[in-house]
Amino acid sequence: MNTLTERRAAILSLVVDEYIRTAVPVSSKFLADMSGLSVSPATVRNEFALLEANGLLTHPHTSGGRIPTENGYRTYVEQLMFEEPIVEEERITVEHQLHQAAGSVDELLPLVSTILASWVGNVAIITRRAEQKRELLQVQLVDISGDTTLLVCVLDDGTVKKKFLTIYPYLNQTLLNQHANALNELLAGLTSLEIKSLVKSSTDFELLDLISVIADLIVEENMSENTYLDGIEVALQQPEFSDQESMLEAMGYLSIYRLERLINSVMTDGRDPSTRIVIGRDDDENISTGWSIVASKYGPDTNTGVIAVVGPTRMAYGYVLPRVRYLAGLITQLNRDLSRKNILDGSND
Amino acid sequence: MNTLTERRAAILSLVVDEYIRTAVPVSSKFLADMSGLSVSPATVRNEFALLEANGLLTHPHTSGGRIPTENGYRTYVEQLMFEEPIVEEERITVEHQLHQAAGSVDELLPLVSTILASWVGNVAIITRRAEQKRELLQVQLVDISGDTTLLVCVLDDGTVKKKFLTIYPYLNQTLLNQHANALNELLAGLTSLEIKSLVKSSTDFELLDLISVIADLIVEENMSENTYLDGIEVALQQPEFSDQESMLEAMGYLSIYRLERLINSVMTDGRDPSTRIVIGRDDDENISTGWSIVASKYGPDTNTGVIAVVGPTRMAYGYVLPRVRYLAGLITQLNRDLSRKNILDGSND
DNA sequence: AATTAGCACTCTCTATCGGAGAGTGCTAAT
DNA sequence: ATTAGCACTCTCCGATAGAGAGTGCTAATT
Repeated sequence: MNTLTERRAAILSLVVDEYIRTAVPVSSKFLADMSGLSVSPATVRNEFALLEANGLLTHPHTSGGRIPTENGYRTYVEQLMFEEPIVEEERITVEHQLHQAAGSVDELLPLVSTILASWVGNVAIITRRAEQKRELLQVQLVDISGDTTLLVCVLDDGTVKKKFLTIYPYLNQTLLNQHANALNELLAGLTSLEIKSLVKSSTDFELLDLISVIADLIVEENMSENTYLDGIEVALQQPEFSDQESMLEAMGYLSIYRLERLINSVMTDGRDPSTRIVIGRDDDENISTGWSIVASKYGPDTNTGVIAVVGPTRMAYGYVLPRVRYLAGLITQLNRDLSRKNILDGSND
Repeated sequence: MNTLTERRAAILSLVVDEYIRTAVPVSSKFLADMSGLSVSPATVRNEFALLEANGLLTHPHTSGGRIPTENGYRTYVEQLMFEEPIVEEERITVEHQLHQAAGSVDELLPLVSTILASWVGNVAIITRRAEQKRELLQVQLVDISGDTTLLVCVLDDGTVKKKFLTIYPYLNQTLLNQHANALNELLAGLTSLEIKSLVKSSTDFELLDLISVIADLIVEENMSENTYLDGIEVALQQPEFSDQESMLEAMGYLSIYRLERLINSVMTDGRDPSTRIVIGRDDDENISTGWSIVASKYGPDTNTGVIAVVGPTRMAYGYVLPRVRYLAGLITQLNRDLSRKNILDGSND
């Protein structure tokens, strides 16, 4: 219908920028005065009317300024947005924080989610797809009390899994150690699948039950173990949530379970960009009106997942997107470093 | 000064009950009309004045009704409160929910915290045994990659703690095992304090640094592992938190880290009741004005901790207390059962 | 001596009003 | 195509007023 002329696009962009910044509807006078458009408020109003006819702007009250519609945000993000570059200082701060605790993915991801949340002032969430390939490094059996034994498995990415067992007849710690040693001889370096086929192929091991338990334990998925969420408190400070009702609703919406599913579905829906922005109620996705997601996949293949920011549609996309993308890359790189060390295992520096 | 006559006590009790129920200041007319006191509002007002002189009641505005002071709540709890009995139906519901997922303490405690929170409509928190007392059962050193070694410590309550280390020069798994064996000889059965004093008293151990790291690791606070919190959302629905500011403040106050310390300190402060109620700013405790705690210890000895409800001083103490106490007992009992009949749930049967 | 009726007083709550200010939409002039 | 001008709408804010609730005090009653 009406094309988006250059000036009209500039006006839309300015409205979005300003509304994101202040959360206050933007008036024609403000744009005419403050921006480099050098046109009168009346001209801006004419453009407003056209943008509104195209469904990109709206106004809450007759005499209030304009705010973007969800489609306005989408157009802005796709065509107009300026991506705020990450300055050297930010980069240094982040990498400094990260190098403190870059022992394993377990420690890395929660830290990154915290960093991202406080960086962008919104909820940050990181999901993680457990590897099928993980190898068992070491098994341990510990006598906790007379009839409870703890099985501990250390995997090659540094993950530790445990499970309480009751073993009859009672085995003291010395015997448990012997069994553990035997198990280590047999299983060290194997994946869950390999262990399972071992169980199937032969029936003459003494500790067959236990070996089977170990195979299951290695691949056991513990949801909250693999998803990291942070920043709810800072996100709720947004003026969008200034009354109790909307705040409680937001808290319900920000449940880690729901978001985890949401994020994963957004990033595995046929299209395959490494980065996506989903704004407001999107018919293709289960996103609620008023909420947006900026998400990016990270890698490499061996250890993938999604890092995302969730917040109100009035989100500083141009600020958030590069930072999400940057952290996704950083995770990928650190993961790669970690797994390279594993490959070079034995040959130290 | 003025003694608490029977009628005066009854009036205090009624005010507290009613204010807890409705969150609205209670008027003299209401008490005269609705309760079985059979006195006139004027008489009630006279009693109000005396209760106020004694510091048990106050009124926010000249022409508002009365509300209890913190001391009023304390008197109520200590002397006047009616403990709402748990009806059979509640008991059945709870025990039904619990028997579903009573695999181990790890699974039991989060479930109980969720049940308690939704039962009383406030934040529920469960902590596990004060860490100072825990004994180290076994140490393990695992070679993860060329320059990363994983230290794993198993404690006597089944907790597993881990830490990534970088050890120079490189030690292969065989050497690591030797070291781990030596460490186990030396440290098994000791608490963190004992290990620390060991470090201080002698300087001739080979692995002194490592031993020190272990001592720290044992007492390292890792909240999400040992503390279970639930019900923030339901607690924030209270009218006390009807504006954004007080809500955010409450969220900050309800940080799991702070509450964990608070709960533990409340229950280990010399006095030694199994159950305590702390109301509002208590000079002996670090509790904030406006907040209360109903806490109870659970057991048995081998696996102790505290279960508590945290909420605004306007809390239904008579309802909460028996339920906290009941769940504490239930945990104790289930712990006892668990340590008795754990089943090796391998895939055989 | 304890209780109560009566009454003036205080304070909150709500609704209403009016004016200032901001912003718009439309029309006519440039 | 742009803009000046202007009437109109709507919000925001403060002032005002009245209703309602509850109190404190005094004097009367039991």
